[in-house]
Amino acid sequence: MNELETILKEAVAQAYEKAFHAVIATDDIVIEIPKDQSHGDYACNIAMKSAKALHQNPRVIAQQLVEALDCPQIAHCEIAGPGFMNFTMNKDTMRNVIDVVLAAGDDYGKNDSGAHRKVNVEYVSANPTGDLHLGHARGAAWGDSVSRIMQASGYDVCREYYVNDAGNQIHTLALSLMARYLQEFGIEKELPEDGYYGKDVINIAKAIKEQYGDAYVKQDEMIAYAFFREQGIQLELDKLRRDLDLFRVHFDVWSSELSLHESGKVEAVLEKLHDLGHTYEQDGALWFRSSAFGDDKDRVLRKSDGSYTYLVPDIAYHITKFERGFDLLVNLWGADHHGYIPRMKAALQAMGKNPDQLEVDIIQMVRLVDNGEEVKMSKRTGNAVTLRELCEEVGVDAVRYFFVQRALDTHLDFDLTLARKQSNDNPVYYAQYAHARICSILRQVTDVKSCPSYELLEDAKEIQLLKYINEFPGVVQDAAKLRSPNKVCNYIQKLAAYFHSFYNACKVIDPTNEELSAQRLALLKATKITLKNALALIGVEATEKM
RNA sequence: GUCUACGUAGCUCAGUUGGAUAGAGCAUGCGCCUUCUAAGCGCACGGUCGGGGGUUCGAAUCCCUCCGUGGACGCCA
Repeated sequence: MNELETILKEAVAQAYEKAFHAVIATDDIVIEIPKDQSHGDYACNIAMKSAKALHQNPRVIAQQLVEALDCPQIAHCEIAGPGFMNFTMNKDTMRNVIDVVLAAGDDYGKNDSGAHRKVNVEYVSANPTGDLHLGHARGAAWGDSVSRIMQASGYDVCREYYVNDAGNQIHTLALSLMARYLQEFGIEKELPEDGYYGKDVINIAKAIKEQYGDAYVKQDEMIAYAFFREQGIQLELDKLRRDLDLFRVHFDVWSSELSLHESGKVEAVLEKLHDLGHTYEQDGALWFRSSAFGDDKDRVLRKSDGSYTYLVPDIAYHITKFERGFDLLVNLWGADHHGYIPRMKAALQAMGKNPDQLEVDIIQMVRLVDNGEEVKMSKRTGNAVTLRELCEEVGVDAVRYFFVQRALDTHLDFDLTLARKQSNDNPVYYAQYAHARICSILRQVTDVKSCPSYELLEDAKEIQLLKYINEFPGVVQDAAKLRSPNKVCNYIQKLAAYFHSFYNACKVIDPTNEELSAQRLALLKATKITLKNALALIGVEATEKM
């Protein structure tokens, strides 16, 4: 919501009270920009909404509201269609946005709708057993953008990565790494059946060979295993951090599963669930009565061989998040984990926490498409396309933009053929080009200042651009609330389109009209600031030259 | 089979507390550079919003049902 919409809402609310002697909440009043420009600058549908309650024809209600309306920013108001009120604003009011943007600069778009609520956003959290693939890339781009947007909206955001450094998969990693290491010395050694066949494990084996030579070829197997286990985690994590860094994704907290075991927090969960009477023994295993908390069946906590299922440390982990005092926990999970939500919430509730504080956003699958055909990725052959390769091939900006422009719940096809082209088919170039074009014009002048008046900005394209710049803070707020960075992408595309359209219609620097030039330059700078701030929210560079 | 998402133009997709004639990009066709970046702009073409029923002043949006697609249904993580 921007300033003008707030003003309009309040004006409508006052008119409503005056005309009908009834109070209406400003939150119930919807102000929107009509698709059709001939319907004015803003429209309100409150007359139709309240037709039932007031037992009157919507057009009659609208008429009474218009008569009661008292707002200096409104030039005039028309009643249209079934009962819409179409507002046309004073042009000077609309033009004010230029000075607002120039004064705010990098802060334009920021808002305090988050009210300093403490939010934990956990994303990626890929096991340190391989390279990041397309699904992780989508999660990384999305989670990072959501964090940026929420931060800009006044939330207190903590970005977190949960490292599964304790489960079976780490055992398998150690064995895989050991085998690759021995292979480096020409020793025939099979990887385990479900081993990790990726290039990354081979590279790590090489690095270990580089540093330690053949010291672990004839080493005692137990000692060697411990060594490869520890080194594997460390080197895999180092690589993950480097790749994410390249992708402009950074975390505030890296949580370790192993440390939860070592500190006794995992054990404590089991004890507490037992003490509360939410567990029972059956077939030699210990079960959690999760069906009592909305799950469709009960879950095993401790297997008959005495080891824990993944659920136990996961509960312990989420409890630590509660202990750290977050108001909201946001998790980004792959679609293959969506069935896991009810049992996690059940566990939190059983542990005495409010499960509604946990909100899980599901990332739909990404398919890799090349030459019109799906590329099947095989864990066995390790042929999956990695995040790093993707960034090197098409650039970080394009990859980030690609993953964030679509809603999270759509199945996404990543078209490699298209991405490889590195051409203007990619929407990110369209927005970056707009920014570069603006920079090119601004380079021709020494300084752009706020103007005493913007009355010469009268072209329809200028007004359209102005109006849309004015929308930005509302878009950011909306994107934060719905955790939908794609809304920002849509905004960027439209803002760029309005700019390009304006550019073609109006010559910015007009030597014959200094005053008009100054006003247009100010509009241009406001556009540049808005565009740059919007791109920053999704971690994309605002290019100065192309 | 059960659960859970999704289905909008030839293709990829916007469209959120239900609003006015359903929108972009790509592709196709036609225009626009002696003028600030043509990676651009303008115009045209393109639709049973998966099918059917319901709710109401009004439905792509909400409800039911059917069809199709993905995913999940483990003492794996």
